[in-house]
Amino acid sequence: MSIGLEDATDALRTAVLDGAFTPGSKLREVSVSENLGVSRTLARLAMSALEHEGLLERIPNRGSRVRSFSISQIADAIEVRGELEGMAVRRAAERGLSDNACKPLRDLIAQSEELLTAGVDTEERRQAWVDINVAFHNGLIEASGNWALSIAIKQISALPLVSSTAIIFDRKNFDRSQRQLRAAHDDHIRILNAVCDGRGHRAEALMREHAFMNAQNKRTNLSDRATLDLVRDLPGGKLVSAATSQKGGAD
Amino acid sequence: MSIGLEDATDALRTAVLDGAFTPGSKLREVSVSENLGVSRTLARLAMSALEHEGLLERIPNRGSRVRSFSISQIADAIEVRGELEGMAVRRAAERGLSDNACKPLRDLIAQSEELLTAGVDTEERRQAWVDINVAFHNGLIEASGNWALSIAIKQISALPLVSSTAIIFDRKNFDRSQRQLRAAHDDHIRILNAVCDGRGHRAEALMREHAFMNAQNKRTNLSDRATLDLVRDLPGGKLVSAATSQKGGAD
DNA sequence: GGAATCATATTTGCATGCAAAATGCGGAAG
DNA sequence: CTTCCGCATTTTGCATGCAAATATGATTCC
Repeated sequence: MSIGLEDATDALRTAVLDGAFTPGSKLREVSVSENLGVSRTLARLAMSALEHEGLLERIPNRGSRVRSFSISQIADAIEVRGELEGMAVRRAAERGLSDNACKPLRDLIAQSEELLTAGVDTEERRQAWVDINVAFHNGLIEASGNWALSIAIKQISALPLVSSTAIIFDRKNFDRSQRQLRAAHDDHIRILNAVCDGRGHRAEALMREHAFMNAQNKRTNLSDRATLDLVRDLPGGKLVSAATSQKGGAD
Repeated sequence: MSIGLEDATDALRTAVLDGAFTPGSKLREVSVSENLGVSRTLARLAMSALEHEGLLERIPNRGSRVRSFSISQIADAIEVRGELEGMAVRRAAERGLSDNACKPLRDLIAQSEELLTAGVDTEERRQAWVDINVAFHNGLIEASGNWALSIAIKQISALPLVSSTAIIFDRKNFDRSQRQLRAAHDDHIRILNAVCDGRGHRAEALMREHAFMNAQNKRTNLSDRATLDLVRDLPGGKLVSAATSQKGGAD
């Protein structure tokens, strides 16, 4: 059972996003290929893919290295995401969503409501929350009916911490986390209502604010960085052991 | 003098954008490598790059083929570009541009004014117009000071006909073309004034309208498609002769 | 003692080779 | 005459190999 390009790319991306490499460290293709268990060609292709996604930067004749992002760059990117998602809900509201189209989104709201009252305090529930969050945002984006918009959002969301689903759960500040989740949930309710009522401008403004608060929360939670763990879209077991060969390691 | 990955990618991109392949046609890596004069590995890397740019689509185990875009997809993408560039000028105005920062943009306006009064009727002048247009838009984007924004705009503008600089000059409708150029130029003037006056909302609205008209003009000009030629950011001589080996050929 | 230089060792960049999957064609069966 | 199956060819996907470019380290010259 050999792994293909997709798997190699996913594994490398997961490793990079999980901080297996210290930002700025060079990625030698031999060590990458060994840690992934593939040939150098495949490792190079995977690195090339991540380079296009913006996670790695390539230095001519010097290979590629892990790109590091400043807080302000991340904030910039989240603001752009907010603008784009705001456009998406505006367009969705302007198109007019049928009741049939609104139904599944309302169901997602109900599901997260349940989760929230029960308390998002286990790994399963956190994962469920993330999944619902992804589905809700994607549903709204699809509802815009604008193909290029979903592409652009996908691109910008590939950057670390930018995705709306790159939610930070802080175990040491459980109450604060729950408050943030609750606030985000309330945002979702209002956004969906605005969209289904055809109120594009209101939906857009709410979505921008939603993204703004998302950025703010991340900034806050990142300030006591040592005590939290990052949960991302696709955690799971296909973590590569590249970290052992490099110095870094996740915090 | 062997060519590297960058050159190969540029050549292939130019070929694709110039319509050397009929939309939907498969790109066999052997023929690409032969036409580019490089190895299959390099051809594959170039194809991979263009795939990430959205110009090619990859079919699992079937290689990649030229992606075809519908008019509405292009229009969607241009609208997204307008939204992003609108955000850029809004941000630029909100930050407040110094007179020093406004000066080079005003100079570009003056240059295009000159060109316009002289008449954009030669290849050199058309190229000059395109260059000035590029510089103006890029200048505004840079002025926003938002890193992620320029990335997102660059990405979306890589799609065919989406870039603000993918200007269509129609020789058979010279007067119409000139009117369009004049209108775009007037837009630029008003946008820059709004930005330099710190009127973010006005600048944003103007930029969105600018993009909207750009899309509209492209649609109009494309309707009598047989009689026009497309001028792009980087024409010039590094056109690859891949068209001969494939069926298509530019129209 | 410090700096420049040259030789060595890595590392990248690209080309070629080989195996697996897919396509197309031909023939046989219904 | 149509349809289905199997073989040959084509094409992709991946691994390995070789040459150029760059970092490294020792040596010599100032």
